[in-house]
Amino acid sequence: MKIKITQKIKDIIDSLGNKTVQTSGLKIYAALYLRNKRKNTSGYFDCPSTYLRSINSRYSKIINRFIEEGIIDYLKTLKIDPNDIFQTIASKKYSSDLGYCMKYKFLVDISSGQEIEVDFNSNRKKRWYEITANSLLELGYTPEIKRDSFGRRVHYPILNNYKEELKNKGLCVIDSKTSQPRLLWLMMQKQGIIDPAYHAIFTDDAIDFYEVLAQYLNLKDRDKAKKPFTHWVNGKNEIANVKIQKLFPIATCFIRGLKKLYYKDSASYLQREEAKIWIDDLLQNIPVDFALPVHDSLIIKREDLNTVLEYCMTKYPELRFSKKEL
DNA sequence: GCATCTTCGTTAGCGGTTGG
DNA sequence: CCAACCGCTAACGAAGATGC
Repeated sequence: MKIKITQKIKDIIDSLGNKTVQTSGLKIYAALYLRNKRKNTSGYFDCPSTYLRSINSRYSKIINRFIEEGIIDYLKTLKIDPNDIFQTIASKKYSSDLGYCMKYKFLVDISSGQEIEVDFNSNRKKRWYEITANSLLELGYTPEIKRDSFGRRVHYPILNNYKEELKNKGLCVIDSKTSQPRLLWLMMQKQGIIDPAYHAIFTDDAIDFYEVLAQYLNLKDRDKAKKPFTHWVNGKNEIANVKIQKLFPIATCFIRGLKKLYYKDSASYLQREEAKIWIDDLLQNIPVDFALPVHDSLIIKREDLNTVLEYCMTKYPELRFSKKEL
């Protein structure tokens, strides 16, 4: 990401601490710089703490320094001083209840200065990465591992043909049955939204979602029902899914709400939820040393099968896992 | 003289908690 | 929902030690 930085701000960042802290400082400045493009007429721009925190968990020290140095300021609201009711004090203006976050404003001109490139990605190696890399190496593949920004999924060269590549190597797959449809159901459950037909499928473990959908849509087999589902959830074309909409009217409304809420990111929402479970939790904390992630499943060694299956089931009792040999 | 390894103090990131 | 703080620990960076 290209940004501009004045010498004064660069000096402040350089004085924050060692090289690590300086890099973090630059990232936080870059985040503010980019947010500034959305400023209102008074110069204030929204900047939620969760966003800054996701960039650097110790952002507050950096922000405070910028404030001390007179680079930025935050939007204030006046309140009655509890110690002296005739006085007012300024406090940060944000409200979780009313749904508005912190607003900051630049007090100095940031339109000029040196143009630099800031990389928001941290190159900190996480355990999920190490396990994937080591597992690939053990199998004799180069660990070219990437994570996409759309659904935060993990990619590596043999991902698309692992079924052929890893055949008869003593490996197993643990996967989540009807992962995305189930996640959608769980999300609705959480918010207390019940679509009778949709709900009935997931409250009975004997019923398979794709099986039901395939029958209803007169499709050959359950695999053929996966496309209509993703179209229904992610697609823009409403007409193509009229039949599903009729079958699950309340769920359809819920999805429409999601699309409105997350704009163009709605399509990636379920993928991200999946990645959170499979990569950032299950793989990150897996009790074995060998594992490869495949979106909504994990490839593991046959001898680890029971350990990992037990681990997944205790961690996510609300999901349904299945196993098969490669 | 340069590259790599090891050591050690520091930091990031997480979860928990409090408070607005 | 958001801010701030605390404690914990794996992971990191800096710098010294070692190898070639």
